[in-house]
Amino acid sequence: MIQDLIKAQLAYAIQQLFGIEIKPEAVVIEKTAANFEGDFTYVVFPLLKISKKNPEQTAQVIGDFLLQHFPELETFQVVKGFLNLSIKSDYWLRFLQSVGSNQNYGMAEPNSKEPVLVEYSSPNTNKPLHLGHIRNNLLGFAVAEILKANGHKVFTCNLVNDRGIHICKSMYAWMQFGNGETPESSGLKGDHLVGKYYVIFDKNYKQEIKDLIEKGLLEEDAAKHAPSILAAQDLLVKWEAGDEQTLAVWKMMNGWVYKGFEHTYQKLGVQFDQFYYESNTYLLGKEIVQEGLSKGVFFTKENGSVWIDLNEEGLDQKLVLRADGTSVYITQDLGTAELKFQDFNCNRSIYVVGNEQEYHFKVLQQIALKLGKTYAAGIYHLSYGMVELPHGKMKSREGTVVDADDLIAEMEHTAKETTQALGKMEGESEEALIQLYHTIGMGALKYYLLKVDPRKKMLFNPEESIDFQGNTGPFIQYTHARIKSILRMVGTHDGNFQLSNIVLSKVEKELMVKLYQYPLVIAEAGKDMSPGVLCNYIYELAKIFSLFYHDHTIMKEENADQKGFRIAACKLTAHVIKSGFALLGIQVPEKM
RNA sequence: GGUCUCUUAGCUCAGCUGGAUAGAGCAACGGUUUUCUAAACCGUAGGUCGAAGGUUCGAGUCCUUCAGGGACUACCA
Repeated sequence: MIQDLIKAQLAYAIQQLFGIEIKPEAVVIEKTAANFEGDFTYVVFPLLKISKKNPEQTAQVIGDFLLQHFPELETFQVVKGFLNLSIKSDYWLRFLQSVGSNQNYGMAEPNSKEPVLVEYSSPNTNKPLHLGHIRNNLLGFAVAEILKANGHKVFTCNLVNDRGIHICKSMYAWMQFGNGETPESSGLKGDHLVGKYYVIFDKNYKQEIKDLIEKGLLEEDAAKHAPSILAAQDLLVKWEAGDEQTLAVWKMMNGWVYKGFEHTYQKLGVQFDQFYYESNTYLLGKEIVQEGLSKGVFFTKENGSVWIDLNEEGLDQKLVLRADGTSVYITQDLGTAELKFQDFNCNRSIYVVGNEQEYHFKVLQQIALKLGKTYAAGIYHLSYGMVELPHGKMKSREGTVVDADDLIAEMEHTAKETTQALGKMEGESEEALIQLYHTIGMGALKYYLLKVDPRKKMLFNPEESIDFQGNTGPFIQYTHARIKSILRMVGTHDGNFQLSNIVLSKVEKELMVKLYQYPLVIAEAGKDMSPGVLCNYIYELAKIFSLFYHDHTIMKEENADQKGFRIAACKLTAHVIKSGFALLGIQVPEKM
């Protein structure tokens, strides 16, 4: 890396000139701001006390010294306390040649780092997926891919929340009002059908509460005694008792949902190494509770409920087992954590879960630490912000959601309309076109959701459609398609060139520097677990390329070496776009 | 009440461990194509970075206080 060379040279210069030992790693350099001449900048202000000179003089002396000892340095400029260094064009050209046709450019050695388990998606089985789930799925998938690119062995899993009162609500409503309706008879996708009864339940339940309040009950009591909630609770008891009829309905309705989810997952392009079902894991946590009691980490209250005191850690007392001996959410998660560790033997486990669960995961980690679990320190909650609508949070029960399937269909439709309006794809097969609309529509959606910092909440306005122009997935896909178009015309030209015959323009040099940064960006995205970092980078790359494309001819360039260089630059740009987008789960078309 | 978090252009967002004149896109206005894909490129306009203090040679970035949004603080999952 050139950065390391520069740091070493700077450290050497400072030691020689001012007699102060500095470790090269401790030297801070940064990219030169766009409006100044140069590639890298060293800020000399911190050095003034030891240099005993003013900022300009200090920078000047260091620059002069570097020019004599650092062969890669072309020139330097001093602006106030900033030393701007320009690297020789040859360096960038040799870089381009050295990458050549390396298909793994930017990727770390596979499986060279510790294994990581990424849990994401984690849906409830009582309703279809919505925009919030899409963000979760895309984030989980992208983070897993980025970690792979950083050399980790990565496993992915999906913990399906398939039991509990919410499913019983859908089940009860279906049993009451469904008349045996099935996905086949209704033509509805399975998860949507079940979701429909979840909404029906809620409507009915609210009406019952209203009626009871009119009869003189307090709201709180009405909510507890409404017939439908009692019936749903009764179903849950039956389910836990293993009642055959209840289990049969449960299995049937969950089956519908899974089939629906499978379709949506396939559209989203996500997949998992392992599925876990809470109906299988919810009992496991109870063993951990016993373990915690025997180790004295947990304590029992008079009514028999089991708790942990986390006041010292700045948290409250937390329930881990109910008085009736049934498990709660945290109990299950403790069990699942143990099971995941047994299955994958991973000490690092990432949970892609919304930020509303931050407290929960703090508690989970603290309990695991107190129990002395080896995997405790590696529990990491990748907490992402909610997707909000202009009027606030999405609520499935109230029907104020942006449905995943609807949105995907809408994106594909917009892609189709836009493509047809531009009329560049005439003569393509119907099959290829459908694939293209999917690629572009999903490219727009995925990029839109992934470009913002995962930790921040984001706003989605259904009234405004997701753009296809500017800082968007389709713009980047389009850039790729344009490059491919050139490369098709270039034919077999291999992009070879001699260094000596080439003069790099400003844009060309910028393009080289940008391409050079790809491995660093992958490392940074991995460290921060932020696909947004990668999105920004690829956008900037596409933007620089577009300018380069606009300003320079490739086919008609007469200087053979210059032409060869440009072809090589095109090839590498196309490769980085494709490779980077693949990490985000976004495909790029050859033509569009 | 307590804990956490957010606030940057009309809108949606970048801004790396503090560094130079705070950047994109969309929307608005204007320009660029007989020449490699105009889903592009260029330009104009738009900001006292929520407010006030502080630390520093230097603060959108760090600290304190305040204001406003949001989340969590269930024997729901």
